[in-house]
Amino acid sequence: MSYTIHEVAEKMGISTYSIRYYHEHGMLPFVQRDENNNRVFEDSDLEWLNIIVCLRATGMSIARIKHYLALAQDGDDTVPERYEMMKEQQAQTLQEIKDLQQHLATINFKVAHYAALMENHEPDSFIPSDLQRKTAVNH
Amino acid sequence: MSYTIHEVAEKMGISTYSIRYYHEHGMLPFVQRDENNNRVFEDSDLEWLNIIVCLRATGMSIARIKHYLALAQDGDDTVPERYEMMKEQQAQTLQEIKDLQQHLATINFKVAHYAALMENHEPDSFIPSDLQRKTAVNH
DNA sequence: AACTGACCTTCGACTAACTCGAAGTGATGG
DNA sequence: CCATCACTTCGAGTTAGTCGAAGGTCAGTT
Repeated sequence: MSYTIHEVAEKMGISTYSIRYYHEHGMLPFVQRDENNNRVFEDSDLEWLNIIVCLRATGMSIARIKHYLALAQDGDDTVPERYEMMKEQQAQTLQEIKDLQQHLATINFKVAHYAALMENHEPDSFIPSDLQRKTAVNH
Repeated sequence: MSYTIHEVAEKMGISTYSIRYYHEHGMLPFVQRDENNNRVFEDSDLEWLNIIVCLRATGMSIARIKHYLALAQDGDDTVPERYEMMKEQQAQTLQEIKDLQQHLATINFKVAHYAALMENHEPDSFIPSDLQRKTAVNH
C-alpha cells in the first residue's frame, strides 16, 4: 500500500511541511518518487515516521533522531546504544508527564478560582492575590 | 524579600536569558531596577513568573500569555475571559498528557524490545521489523 | 591607585524546527 | 485548450529562546 504526502500528513496528524522537512533532512531515507517526482510513501515509511513523531513529541531533537536512525541502519552492534537512548527518552518522558501534571494542578486551581469569582460575584482581588495560591495541591 | 535574576532563574528552573526575554517583552511589568540598573525581583514578581512558566510549559504562546496578563490588569470585567482561557489550557494540557502517555507506551515497547535482543543475543531484525510493533498497548 | 573577579547590563547575531507563499510541473476533465 | 488539482522546490519568515561580546559597578587585594 502506498500513500501521498497529504494522506500521510492526515494519518500521522502532522503537516505536509513537517514531512517534507523530515525528508529533506534525511530522516525518511527510503521514501521513493513517482514518475512526476512526487513522494511515494510505503507502510514501512509510515513506521519510520511514526517513530520520528513519537520521539519528536517526547522532546528528542532532530539531530538525535538522525543519530538514532543511523544506528538502526548500522546493524546489531548498535543495539546497546539504541537501548540507552530509549531508556533516556523513557525517563525524560516520565518526568515531563509529572511536570505537566503539576502544572495542570496550578491551572485547575485557577479555573476553580475564576469559577468561584463568577459564581459569587465577588470582586476579583488585584493582581498579587489573584496569583497568590500558585502551589495549590490538587489531585 | 527581593532577588537577583540568577536567584530567580535558580528558583524557577529557567535560564536568566528566558527571564530577560520575558521582561523585555513586557511580561514582568512590575520588576524594579536598583541604583546600578540591575533587575530587582520581589515575591509578587515571582508569582507572576510562576504563572508564566506554567502557561509556557503547557504550551501557551507568548502572545496569548501577554493577552492573559493584560486581562488580569484590566480588572474584574475580564474574569469570564480569563476563565475561558484557563479552561482551554486545562483541556489542552489533559490532552497533551494523554498523548505523552501514548508515546511513552511506544517507547516502553522499544526499551523492552532492545532489552530482549541484548538478553537473548538474537540478531536484530532489519529496519522494517525493528519498527514493526509501533502501536503496542502498554498501560 | 590600580587590578581582579563577580555580577549585572544591553545589543545584536544565531539557532531549532518548523511554517508559509510564490512560482512551476504534470495529469485529469469539461 | 484551459482550468484545476496535487504535487514540487526554493527562499523567506516566525517563535522562543540562547549566546557571546563589550561594558558598568562594586568589593576585596596587592
